[in-house]
Amino acid sequence: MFALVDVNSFYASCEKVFRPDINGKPIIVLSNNDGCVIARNNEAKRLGIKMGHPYFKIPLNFIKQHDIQVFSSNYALYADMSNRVMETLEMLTPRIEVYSIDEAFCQLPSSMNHLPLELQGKIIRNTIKQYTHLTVGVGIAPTKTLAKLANYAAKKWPQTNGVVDLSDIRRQHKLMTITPVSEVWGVGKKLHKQFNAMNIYTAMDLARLSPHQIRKKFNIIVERTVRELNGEPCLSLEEMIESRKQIICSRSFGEKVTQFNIMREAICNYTARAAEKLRSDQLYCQHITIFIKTSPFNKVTPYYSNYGSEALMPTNDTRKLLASAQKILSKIWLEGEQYQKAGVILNNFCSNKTKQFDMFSNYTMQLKNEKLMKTIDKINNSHNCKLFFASQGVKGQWHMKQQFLSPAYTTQIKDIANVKIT
DNA sequence: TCTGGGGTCCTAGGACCC
DNA sequence: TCTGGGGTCCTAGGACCC
Repeated sequence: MFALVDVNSFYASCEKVFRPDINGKPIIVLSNNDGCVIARNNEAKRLGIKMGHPYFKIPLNFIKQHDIQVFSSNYALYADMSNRVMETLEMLTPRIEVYSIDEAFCQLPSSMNHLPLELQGKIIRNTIKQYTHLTVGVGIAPTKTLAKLANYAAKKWPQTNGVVDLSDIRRQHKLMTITPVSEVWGVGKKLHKQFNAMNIYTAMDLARLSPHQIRKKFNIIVERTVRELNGEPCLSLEEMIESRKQIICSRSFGEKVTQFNIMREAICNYTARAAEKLRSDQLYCQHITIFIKTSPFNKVTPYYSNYGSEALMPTNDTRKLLASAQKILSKIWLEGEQYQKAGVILNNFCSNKTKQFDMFSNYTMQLKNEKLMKTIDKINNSHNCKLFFASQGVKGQWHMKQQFLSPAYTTQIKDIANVKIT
């Protein structure tokens, strides 16, 4: 059996943990650059605020009238709260796969074998509530796809008290019959449309199809989904954290960028950040891509988007990546555009063990360079003063908007909440 | 005025190998 | 007249996820 544990309205709930004064009020969390709504608590959902809705389209008087609490996303806080949830799960269950920032697949412990599955779910739910003040939903089923469905049911129907045991095949069928196919894990916008055209409306309709025919018409992913809905496990618990395959660092700008020098600073900052991530994972990359784009929503000027990439000798040296990034940028830059977003992608990774050295460069020099990067990282990780490269600039005119940022309650000493005892 | 960021997997097509 | 077969690796693009 798989148990899928997922925190309810994760970002919005994290904000609430340290703000008991906003209990019962609608809460929304905005994406980077305060662009879209990416999390809402139930009170905000009830007001009809949709996921992904642009923040500027919500009238100010509507926000005031309902006393909506607005937050910029605070990833330092969410990442730390996520760790607390995962640590609690690790303590409770023998095997866990951290699937995203707010959810994990778990194997239920044999020590709880004698208890009904639903009760096991309740124990997990109550313990996490006690340890982190966050409320989770628990879905239990023989496959991951069904566990996801059970979790959906646990959230959708309050009378389940946040735990659904879907081990029984009749219950599986009953739930699938009343669940829209678009709620199935792996069914996105495009598939939903195609399914509807084939008269597939519920999860049950999808489950009834033959996997072979589905494979022919779609692909192996959809085939697996169909098999999993029928209780045949195709996806296993992946406990090992695989090393990642790409690093993306990109941002929308607070204000449109029109000058090459400002764009160059932004790109250099993203590149430096990506290089830091690369080194912290002890990886080397052999490919770099830079992209820039104007706003796709601007109806007046035509949309411009371009990218360029370059193959590299394996490297994680910020200076080499900065040089490539700037070279590519000057090739794809088009003067006169109002740029809204830019980013850097690193991929084609290899490890220190399989890395190919550059035949034409000096080996001892390379070792020296590695040492230099290590030293820079060490200083930046342990001191308040930051070392950075000149090309990153100092003005930061390209910075994103974060108007409603909450304190880093759990990761900054200066931000720790004060408690008054009266 | 204003519309997120960071990932994975699969497939097709091209270059290349023997 | 007639021009193979079986692979791998890489990249780009499209779908999906949270």
